[in-house]
Amino acid sequence: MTCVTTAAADPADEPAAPPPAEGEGAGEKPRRARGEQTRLLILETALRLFRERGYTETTMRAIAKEAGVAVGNAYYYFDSKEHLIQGFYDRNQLAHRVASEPVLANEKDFAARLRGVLHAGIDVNEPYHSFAATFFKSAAEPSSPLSPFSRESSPAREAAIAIFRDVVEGSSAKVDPELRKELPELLWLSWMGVVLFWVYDRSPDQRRTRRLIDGIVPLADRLVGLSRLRVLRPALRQVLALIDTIRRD
Amino acid sequence: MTCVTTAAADPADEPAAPPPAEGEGAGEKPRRARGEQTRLLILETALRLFRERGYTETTMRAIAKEAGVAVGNAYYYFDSKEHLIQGFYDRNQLAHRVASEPVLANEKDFAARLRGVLHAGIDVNEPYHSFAATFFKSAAEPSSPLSPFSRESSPAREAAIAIFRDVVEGSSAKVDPELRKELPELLWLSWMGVVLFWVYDRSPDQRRTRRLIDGIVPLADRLVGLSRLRVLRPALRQVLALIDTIRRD
DNA sequence: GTCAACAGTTGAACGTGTTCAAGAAGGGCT
DNA sequence: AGCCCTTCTTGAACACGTTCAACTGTTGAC
Repeated sequence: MTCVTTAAADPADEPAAPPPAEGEGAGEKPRRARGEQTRLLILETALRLFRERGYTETTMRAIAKEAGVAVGNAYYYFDSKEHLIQGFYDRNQLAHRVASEPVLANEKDFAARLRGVLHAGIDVNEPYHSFAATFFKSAAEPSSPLSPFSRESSPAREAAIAIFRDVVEGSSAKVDPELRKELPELLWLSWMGVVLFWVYDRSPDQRRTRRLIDGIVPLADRLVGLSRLRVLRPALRQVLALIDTIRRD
Repeated sequence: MTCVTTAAADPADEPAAPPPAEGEGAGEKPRRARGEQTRLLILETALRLFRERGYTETTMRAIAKEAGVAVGNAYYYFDSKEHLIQGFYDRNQLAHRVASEPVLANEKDFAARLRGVLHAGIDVNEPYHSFAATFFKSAAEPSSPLSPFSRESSPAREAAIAIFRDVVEGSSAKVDPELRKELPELLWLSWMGVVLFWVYDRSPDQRRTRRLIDGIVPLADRLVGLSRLRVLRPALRQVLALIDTIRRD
């Protein structure tokens, strides 16, 4: 009961649950949703506190208290404190997609598309910069499910690569066909590099990251254009062969 | 007194301290070294336990107990558990230098020099792979003193870059003069990338990392050679300009 | 010799993430 | 109704990294 009332009182701004049309004790709502509701309540509370106080400063006890549940309850739904971040992960991934939509719909030039997507990614993440830097260490641990290369992150990763596939395929750029296949993943990898840079970027408003993007995009554009040059054919082949070698276990 | 007897009773296998020729109260040894001795004892014990049990599995209490001191004493010499890793850092840096010496002394070819240095780096770190993966997360946090980009790591970083400067300057390769200045740092950055890959590498004996090196070296060699090509001049300029932009705050 | 200053050392205590045995709350049977 | 089974919830308890006020031994000045 406590849970229900608290959940109703909580102004969760993104209700992924069915419309909570609750009268009093009217038990018409699907009972199965109870668990999911608590899960969401805990997640929302956690992310809010992370944003407000930072990751390390937010204790599991504080999350539980604020959500009106016992601390053990949070561990019933999330394996660890770090696992709470996966929610943040997924949500921002989606936001990146949405924010990229306009430029992907209206722009045909490869460089412009890429630039738009990269800046959109930073835009979306900007509010979380300080907290992202703290939680980033979790993502860096190879065994962590939060690692961008981990199996658990696979869906989010694929979704991210899909954005860059869109960048390539919707563009008017003429790309070497062999490179074209690999390009989305390479661009995603570059994006990871940009994020890495961004996390470390202490300049006001992360201006250096913006400049990095503005510098890297025409460079990538030029390299992609150059990819069809005859002199560079062997080098390109070498790169593609290396990628292939690395990929197969 | 407790400390002295306990320390003496402890079979520290790596005594970097002067010969402990203690009769009774024979106070001939430099009193100042007392602190340094304890510090070293704690560090050695910690690194040994890290190697034996792994980083997270080794508790500060275990380190203190094994070293025969109180847990608070470890914190007198090291600000945190993470700071103990800095010792590991410095030591392996030196080992990398030493392991690179032969190839740097005998080889003139750029690719061979680079390849030798990279493989030497992996050789040196290989025994610590499992533990490095765990402690890597500490290094990933931007605010951490362990970050390779942090101020505290500056000496180790400079030393590492110096190795790659040696790679470039001692080689017979003809390099674009503008690129030559930046190349050591770029190579170090690539090395960081290789290390990142290595940390994530779960293949037996980290064979994929070895293959990555073998693939990346001829590629870098070719690119460096290409750097003097006229067609690529603007692209190179663009890269150098970008680096310059990024570097100044 | 006395005393003050100081580096070195101690272990109890704090707050943290996490675990776990115990219990509550229904839902589906007879 | 009574009963069992699953899902959910609880909060005390654990081990950990870290802090801190108190203590010890040594040095140097008078």
